[in-house]
Amino acid sequence: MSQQLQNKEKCPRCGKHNLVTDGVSGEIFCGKCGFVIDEKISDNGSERIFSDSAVSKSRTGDRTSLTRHDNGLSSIINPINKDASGKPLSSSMKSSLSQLRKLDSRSTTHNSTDKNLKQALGELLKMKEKLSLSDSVSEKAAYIYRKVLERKLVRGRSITAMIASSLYAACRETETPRTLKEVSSTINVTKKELSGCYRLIVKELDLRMPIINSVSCIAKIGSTTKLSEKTKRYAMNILKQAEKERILSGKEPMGLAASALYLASLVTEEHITQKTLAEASGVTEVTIRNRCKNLKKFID
DNA sequence: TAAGATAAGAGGGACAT
DNA sequence: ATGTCAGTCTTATCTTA
Repeated sequence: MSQQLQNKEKCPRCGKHNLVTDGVSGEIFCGKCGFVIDEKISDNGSERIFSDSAVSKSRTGDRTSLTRHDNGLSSIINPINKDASGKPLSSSMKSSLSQLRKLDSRSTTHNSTDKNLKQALGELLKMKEKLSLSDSVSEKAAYIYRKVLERKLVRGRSITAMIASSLYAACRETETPRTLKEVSSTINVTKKELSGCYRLIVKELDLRMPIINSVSCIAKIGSTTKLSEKTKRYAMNILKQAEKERILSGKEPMGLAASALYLASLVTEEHITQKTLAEASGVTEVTIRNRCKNLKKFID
């Protein structure tokens, strides 16, 4: 894996045509004097930002990401015992290099916090896929989890539950409609554990969560049940009116949205059962009925 | 068969002790 | 820290149209 690619350009320090790219770390350096020209080349093409400036070429590495345990910025000490020109190292050099590697790995991945982070972020990516969430949500989740680690809140709790709660918190913060139930069942963490950790995170990090918008819930349920635009719009009107009367607080947004859709479907004569809506929204039929009682007076 | 009613039980927030 | 209380939601079962 450590093949070293010849590079045609000149070294800016010694002027020799001896530049090499390290296959492992991606660094470009001079094979004669060891001067490092550029680090972390992701591809050799130029990254054109302005269409009219053909002259300016920029080379960048991967963008940094909070979902990488080292933010994607670590450097690697090449594990192959060859020098820059490909010759084997002397034995004294070999032993001091191996000491350096040991120190390096201790300082980077082997302390417990970092190990924890690495594992958690691995799980985060899997969860993100399962719940089909966007990058921005998982970035936010990673940010929250780093804070959680800083505050040492994971002590005595499962990493999976904590990272799942961070993800749920990120959903709430970005107003991405995912219920506690959905998250807990797809990830195999009990609802109790998940909500406990979630509350802890919100409290300790002093997060201000936006009240989850029942209108976005309407959009979600409406699309899974394939209801007409007309019905959805009607349901939104019902909720808007109910909001003015302040009877919405403390009620589950999903339940409210489902009930509003049910009432709206009665008006538009688009027949949908409570059962279907209950399944799509993740609340029970009984809850829908109870919410209906409150919302009924808002049908004109 | 869908919808409504009722009861028992769980879990969490507010508040007092 | 622990207990109580009102309010919410769920599950289960029965009735009604």
